[in-house]
Amino acid sequence: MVVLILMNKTVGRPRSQAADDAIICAARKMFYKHPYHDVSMEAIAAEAGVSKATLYRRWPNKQTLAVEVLVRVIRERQLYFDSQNTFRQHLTANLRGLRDMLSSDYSDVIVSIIAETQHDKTLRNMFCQKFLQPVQAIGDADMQKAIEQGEVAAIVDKDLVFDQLFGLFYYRLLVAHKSISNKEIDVIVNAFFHVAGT
Amino acid sequence: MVVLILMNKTVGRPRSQAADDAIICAARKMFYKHPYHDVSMEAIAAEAGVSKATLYRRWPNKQTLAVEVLVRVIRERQLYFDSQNTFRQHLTANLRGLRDMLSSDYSDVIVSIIAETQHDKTLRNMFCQKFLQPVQAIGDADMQKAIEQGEVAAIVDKDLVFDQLFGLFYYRLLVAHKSISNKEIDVIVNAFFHVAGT
Amino acid sequence: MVVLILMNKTVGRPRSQAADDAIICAARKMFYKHPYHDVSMEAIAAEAGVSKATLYRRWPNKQTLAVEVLVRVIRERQLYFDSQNTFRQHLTANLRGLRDMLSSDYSDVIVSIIAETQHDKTLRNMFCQKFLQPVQAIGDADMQKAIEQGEVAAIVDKDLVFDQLFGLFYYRLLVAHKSISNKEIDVIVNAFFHVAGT
Amino acid sequence: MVVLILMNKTVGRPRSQAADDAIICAARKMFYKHPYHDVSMEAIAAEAGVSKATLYRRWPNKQTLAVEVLVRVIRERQLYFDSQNTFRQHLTANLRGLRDMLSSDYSDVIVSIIAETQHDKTLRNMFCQKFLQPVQAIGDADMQKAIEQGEVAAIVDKDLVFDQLFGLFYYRLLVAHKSISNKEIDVIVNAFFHVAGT
DNA sequence: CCCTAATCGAGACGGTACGTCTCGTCTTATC
DNA sequence: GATAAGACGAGACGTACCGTCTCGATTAGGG
Repeated sequence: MVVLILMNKTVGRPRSQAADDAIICAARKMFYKHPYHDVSMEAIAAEAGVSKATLYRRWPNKQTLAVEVLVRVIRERQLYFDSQNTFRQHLTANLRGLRDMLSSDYSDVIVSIIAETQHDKTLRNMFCQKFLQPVQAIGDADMQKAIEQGEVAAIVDKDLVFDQLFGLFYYRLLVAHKSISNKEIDVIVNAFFHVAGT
Repeated sequence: MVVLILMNKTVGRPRSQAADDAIICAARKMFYKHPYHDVSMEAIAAEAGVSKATLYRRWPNKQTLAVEVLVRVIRERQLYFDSQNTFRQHLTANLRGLRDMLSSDYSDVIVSIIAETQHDKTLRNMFCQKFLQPVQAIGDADMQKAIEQGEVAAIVDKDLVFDQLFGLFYYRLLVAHKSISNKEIDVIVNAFFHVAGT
Repeated sequence: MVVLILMNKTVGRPRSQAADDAIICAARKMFYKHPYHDVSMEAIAAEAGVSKATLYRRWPNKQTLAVEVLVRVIRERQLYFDSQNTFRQHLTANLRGLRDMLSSDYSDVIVSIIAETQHDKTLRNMFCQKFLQPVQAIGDADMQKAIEQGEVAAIVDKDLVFDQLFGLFYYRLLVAHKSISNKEIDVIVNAFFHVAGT
Repeated sequence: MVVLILMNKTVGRPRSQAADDAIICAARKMFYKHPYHDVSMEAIAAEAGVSKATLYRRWPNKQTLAVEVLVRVIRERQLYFDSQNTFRQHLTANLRGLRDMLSSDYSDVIVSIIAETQHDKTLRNMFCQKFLQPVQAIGDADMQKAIEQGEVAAIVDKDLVFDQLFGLFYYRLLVAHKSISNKEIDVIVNAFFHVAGT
């Protein structure tokens, strides 16, 4: 006699991967073209050729779906620290990526999500964990490497430095709507190394 | 020869100041208690004891009204540079005020408005002009005074400095949801004077 | 000693006749062009170049004004019994006039007013007195003359006859939306004289 | 070869019959109690315990709903020609029914709808088809039977006769606001048979 | 010839209905 | 059990109109 114990026992019709893809694809397209509020779940479902139930079975609400879209976008744009580059080069590239992201057509989605996080703790955690931390974490690891390689002084308060750097970008691009040129990024990076460099 | 230029010639029944006050008061109360999206124009009108027409005659939509509320709140909290205080004292006080504002119950309103500014140019201009610039302008004037009084070095790129300072606060409080203590403000101010002080 | 008692003592600025005319003219134009509900008092005032207060000082509401307009229109179209014509000729002409009135662009105004009279007693009285009775009265007087002149038999129940005649026209034109040709009017008149003629 | 034509293929959640009933019931109650204009779609929805969307999904506007209500009311009151009764009895009963209908609390709704039909062709067709014609059709069929049974002469112009009969009732009850007694109905029926009887 | 009182225009106001929209849930029949 | 289709409750949106009101500015006629 044989007893089979199957975890995640798949009973009934399995979820369609095609539906997943269609939804994400449609959502990206719509959030890219239209501001957050003008994108309705109804429209996303229609665009994806999928029923609303299918949508809501996967993402409990609009915000969650939007976060998912952001994660996809950022994942593609994320640059990785390559040991062949110096930390200076890498930091520069990363800041350029952040700049592009925050001044892209997704800026509205980003801020709308941030708005929701002011009163929705669940969303806040999701946003931090899936959007903020990955960026920060990579920066963190990179800087750790840089410290070890003697490119950056060990004493630096990494958190404060990062927050000031990121804060500048968020404030400039999302709040004050002032652009940041590549030249300015160089200036900022220089300033950073002036203070924190070895 | 005398030329009289009379603007705002009041013709027709004048708008009721009482209605204005009631609306603003009601809006403040509601935006303070509930997140931006949960506050409806209908509810504000009801709370103010005013008809919807009266509301919409003054503010064409919710966003505009919210900006007005923010302006009022910030105007009250704004501290003025008093020649009896040093710029250091004043900067410290100002940053504390900003911190309190951004971590207050209005934070949701602020970010919701910022979200709208991503695609609404009119609102963006209004928000910048009525909310951002006054703060910046006062800081500007103050720093100019401080430079003249020899408290701060003239070479400083004021814009960048402010954006980095404000950016840190916006990012920390609205995005990363990390608090800022008075002690940390002192550290930041010290850092500022370390770089910019005479 | 003489005591003068003046009713309607005109103290203060007299009402402008021009305003009266402009309002009536504008109201006619608008009620002619657009269905009753799509005509707003606001629009009439604007069209007349007159303030709403001036409008409402003369007519307490839209219905009353509409009745006034109808009265004007009917007064112009009303034909009078001329002793040179036979009653047959006159009746024919009158019915043609009623037909033209009820199938004119004012039909909507007429029925809208009738609708209001279902629950507004004041308006009902006004409508009967100013619109229905004049028509009926003239027909009455005419028929009396015709009876005296031996054209119509005395025994006829005038009320019922008129109601059946008018009723046919109201029903056909306003309710069933079937037209009435001149030929048909002749048939009806013939039928009338077949029954009531001497 | 078999061709299947399936109309009204029910896909998606079917409409709730309960909602239909609740709406019609609520509408009847409200149109019965209050004049047409004082009845709001909002109130009907509330009274029916149904959302506005559900209301508007079924009837695109107030007029359409009102027609529906009238149809229901008239359908209940409609009497059918029973071969055991003579056409005289049946005509008398039918006219009494029409009298009761037109002098009921629904008179305002009826005239309000008639008013709308002056400029709304869609509504006009609906009103004619659903309200006017059924009455006329039954009367028609009845009279045809009566002619075949030799109770009424074949030569009669049915249309004109009906319009004059109905017209009298509509005019008396809705326009002139004069009542019609049972005795008067008898007189009218007698007159009809005096002219049209065999 | 000024005073007075009703008029005029412009338009604010309270009240309220309209019809549309979106969200997130629920209910069917079908796959 | 997943899916498509779409109904459902809840309720906000911004517009429109009604009839009233409040201003400041005009007009006549009476003193």
